[in-house]
Amino acid sequence: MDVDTRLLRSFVAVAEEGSLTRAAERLYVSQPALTKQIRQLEGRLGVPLFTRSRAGMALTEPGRTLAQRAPALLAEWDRTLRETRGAADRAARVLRVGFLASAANEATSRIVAEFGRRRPGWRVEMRQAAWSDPSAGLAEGDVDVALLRLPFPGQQALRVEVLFSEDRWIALPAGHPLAGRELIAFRELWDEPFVAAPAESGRWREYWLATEERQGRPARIGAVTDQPDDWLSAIANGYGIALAPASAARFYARPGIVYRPVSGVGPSRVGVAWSPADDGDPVVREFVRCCLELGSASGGPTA
Amino acid sequence: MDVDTRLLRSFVAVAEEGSLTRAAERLYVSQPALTKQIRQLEGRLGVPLFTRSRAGMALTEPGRTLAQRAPALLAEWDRTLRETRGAADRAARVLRVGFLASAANEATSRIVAEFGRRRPGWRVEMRQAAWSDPSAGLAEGDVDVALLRLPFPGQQALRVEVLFSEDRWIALPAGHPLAGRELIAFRELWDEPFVAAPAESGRWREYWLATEERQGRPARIGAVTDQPDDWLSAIANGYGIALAPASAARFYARPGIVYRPVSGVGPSRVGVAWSPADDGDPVVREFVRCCLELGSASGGPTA
DNA sequence: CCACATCCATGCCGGCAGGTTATAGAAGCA
DNA sequence: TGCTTCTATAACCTGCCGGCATGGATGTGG
Repeated sequence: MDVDTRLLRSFVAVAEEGSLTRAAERLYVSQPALTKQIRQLEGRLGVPLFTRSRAGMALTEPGRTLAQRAPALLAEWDRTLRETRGAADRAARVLRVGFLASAANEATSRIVAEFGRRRPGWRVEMRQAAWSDPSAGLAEGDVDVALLRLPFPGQQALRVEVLFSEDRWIALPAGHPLAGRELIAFRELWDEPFVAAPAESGRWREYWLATEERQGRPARIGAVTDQPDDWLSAIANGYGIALAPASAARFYARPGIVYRPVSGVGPSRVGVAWSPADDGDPVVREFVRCCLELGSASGGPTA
Repeated sequence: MDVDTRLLRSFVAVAEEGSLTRAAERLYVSQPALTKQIRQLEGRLGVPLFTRSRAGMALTEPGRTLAQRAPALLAEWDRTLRETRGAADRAARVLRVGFLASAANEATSRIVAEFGRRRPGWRVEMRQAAWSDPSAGLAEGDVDVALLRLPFPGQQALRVEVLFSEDRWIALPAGHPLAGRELIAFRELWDEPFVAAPAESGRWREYWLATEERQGRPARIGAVTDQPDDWLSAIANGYGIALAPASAARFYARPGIVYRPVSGVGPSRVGVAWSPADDGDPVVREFVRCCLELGSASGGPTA
């Protein structure tokens, strides 16, 4: 008996939501389509999985059995998929490098160039990650190496080398009262609304809200964004302000936004990370070596 | 990324056969259909899985990765499917009973009737199994209890109670030289071609070929059959002869076939079996109790 | 008591995926 | 050269699947 994993995912969604309608919008399909999918699954298995009622969809006994095992099956499939794709990239001599925003700043291109020199025949595939995953795809196995900002959740399970540090500045809308000041004390910003990363990014989000430097006062969230472009728009539109690496002033300059130095918050560290499983991979090691040689102490614009 | 398990099964078949053409006939689809399936799988994953050549299909490196994990995934899915269906039957108060050929002979109907009396609301679903699975679906989890012939492969992993024993006779085509004899010594039959069960049935097949009673002389196989009907036809058509329980003379009487007592082979034992996992299941225990009370020492027609 | 909101189910239609047969193309082999 | 044995392609057809609009059941509030 065969099933599309899609049906299983739909089933899990309906089981979790307890409602076709809600599950349908979560899955971005119409409710009738989901109705059909679930009925088809039940038909294929020859088993009633839900009892329908005005209140929604409740799992039957066999439904619970399936709901218990399906998530593990799907996770196992996703894992297999990642490994297969990883094997394909390795076979094609492609090194997948995840990065966030400006990666290792000006050093990035030098690192990639040097790697290309040392490993002819290999190609670097740079993949920009959204802020909802501060490990830049490394935790999920989507990339082999990542250039990212420390600290980030899941860091302990990975190998990390620090490349350089840079001060954190504040990004303000041009019309902001403090936009003209040369240096701003962070405590003056405690009550400002901030543009934050999505909640999934956990510790990383907290770091960029500088929760530790607020002495317990909660941060106000004015907007949530997942990528630099939305972030810039949110700030320019006045939804909030945000801490940013000093280099953002170079990489993300934009009319309507000014960057100013801030006192009272620690610096941001940029690191290179990889999976312990790849400790023995000579290509990964080579890339890391390039990072350490060309990225260390060279985060600034001048060298 | 979603996939139909069907595609995975096709992939595994092609990987194992090393050829689209051969895999296609094994899967009972046309070769172009398989071609499309594999190409679709490759397209979906974005990964080349095979290298094509005149000699056939050879796995690529990522193909090997997938081929390594896919079988376990499919097995896990099949397992989930069985458990879900099992839960459905239990919820619907259906006891699934597997059996082979004549099950426990005349006792069968008494057992089922008594169980129905003791467990009103429950229904017994009798499932006849093919000889390729002498555990009658129990090993695969397709049934809750099984009435079968001992010994069978996988027996050690299950709970088994013996119900009764009966002599083994020989089934001969009516025109056979020995068809008129009252009693036949098994050694006279050593060189006859036998109608055997499929090879998958292992030890069970050997038992019905009476390998142990042949003193090392190999059995000649005249035909292989998977179910009583084919078996009867094969014997009637003269492809071979076969040992059978004495009760077959009652249950499988047919023009053109005669059953005769044989000396020099041990009897056949009929047993009831269930999974150790169901040791605590009161319904299964009840059914087994019915078997023991109504099946023991009552295999014959008169008692 | 009626109108409304909230679920899930159904009917209809359009698009496409997947199967079959027939055939082409490449490559070893006698 | 002709035959065999692979896989790929073409043409066709069926049936599934998704979306929209709507229906039916059921609880809720004015």
